[in-house]
Amino acid sequence: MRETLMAAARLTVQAHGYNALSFRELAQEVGIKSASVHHHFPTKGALAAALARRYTEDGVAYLSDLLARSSNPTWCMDRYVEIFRSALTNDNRMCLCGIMSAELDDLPPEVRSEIDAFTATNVEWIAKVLEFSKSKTSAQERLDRAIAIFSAIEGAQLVARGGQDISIFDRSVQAYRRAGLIP
Amino acid sequence: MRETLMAAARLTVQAHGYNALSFRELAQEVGIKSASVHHHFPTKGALAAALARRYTEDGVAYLSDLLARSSNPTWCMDRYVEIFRSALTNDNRMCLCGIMSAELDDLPPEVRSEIDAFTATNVEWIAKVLEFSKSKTSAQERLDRAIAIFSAIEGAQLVARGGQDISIFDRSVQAYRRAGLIP
DNA sequence: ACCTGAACACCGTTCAAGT
DNA sequence: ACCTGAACACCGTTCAAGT
Repeated sequence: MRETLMAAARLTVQAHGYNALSFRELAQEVGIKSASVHHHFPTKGALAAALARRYTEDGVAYLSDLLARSSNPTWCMDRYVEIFRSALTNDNRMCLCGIMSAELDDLPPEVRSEIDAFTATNVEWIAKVLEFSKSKTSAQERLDRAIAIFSAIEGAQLVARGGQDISIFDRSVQAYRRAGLIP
Repeated sequence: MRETLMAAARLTVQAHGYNALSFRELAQEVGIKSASVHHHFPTKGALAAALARRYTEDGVAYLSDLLARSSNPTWCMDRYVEIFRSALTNDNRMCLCGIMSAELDDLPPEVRSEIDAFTATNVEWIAKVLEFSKSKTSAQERLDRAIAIFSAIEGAQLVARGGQDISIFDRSVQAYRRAGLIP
């Protein structure tokens, strides 16, 4: 039941955000009453924090696997970009942590710290990919560029979603590449 | 009263988003009852659409003035970036249309079209700035790069807000510049 | 024209009560 | 352990009623 609730809630948050997540609707989806949801997750914040933690764990597992398979930065970044693109093709959804970043002021502290953890793991992974490139760069330069790449991809997803036009995402990423921001 | 309501509502939406905007709180802020707000704006969607339209109009006026004053692309983009940065320094707020893009599925159609209009005017302005640069590029190339710049800046704002750390914004923009994405 | 109280169906949360 | 109905203070919206 806990897993069923998380699966349904994740889809809702990626599509509508934290504020639009309703315990009543969620309960109806999985066939229990809203008061019963609180038995599995004491508050809405606890549920959202659990979602974000799982989201990060799943992401880290997938990304680690990519690193183990290849040390080609372009190939790695292609796979990375594809993760964000597939959220859009899946009913115009967004990165769970991206959409919740926009709602930051409505999030309990435990959710905010999960967002920070998600960002940190993504940036670290991108920085590792940048290490594959030949050019000599300092660790700080790689981290700065990694956070810029992460921000740029999140932004392309946000704007493409706002316009309900995936070509905005594709053209943005292509321009990032052409400028040399993304390997 | 209409202007008072819009001013208060804009600050709330830039800080908390569309879903968190409450007619009851808004009414209390300006000293009337929530039912009375509906006299000025029939629905929450109508209020949000009016906010977005005004936001775009104000933005266009400011950006046109910049173009009239200088044809230096770096100077123009510095001023442009500063607009997004100042939202963050103003109580960690976001671009009105950026935050609402994340809530897209909860927005009535009239708000969505205002978001599209905002994005279009911003992209057109950036494309004009790119024309100032010496390099020979086609109109399509400039538009693609303009949308990438817009997406990248929105993304830097989103991620910096999520981490409540303006240095994320600054480091991202600096990396965009270093890569040659932004003039 | 502008405002209001009351009602409607929603929301997250709490709690005593059931199995 | 897991679920429930009922209550609480919220929400946007509607409407008849006031000035």
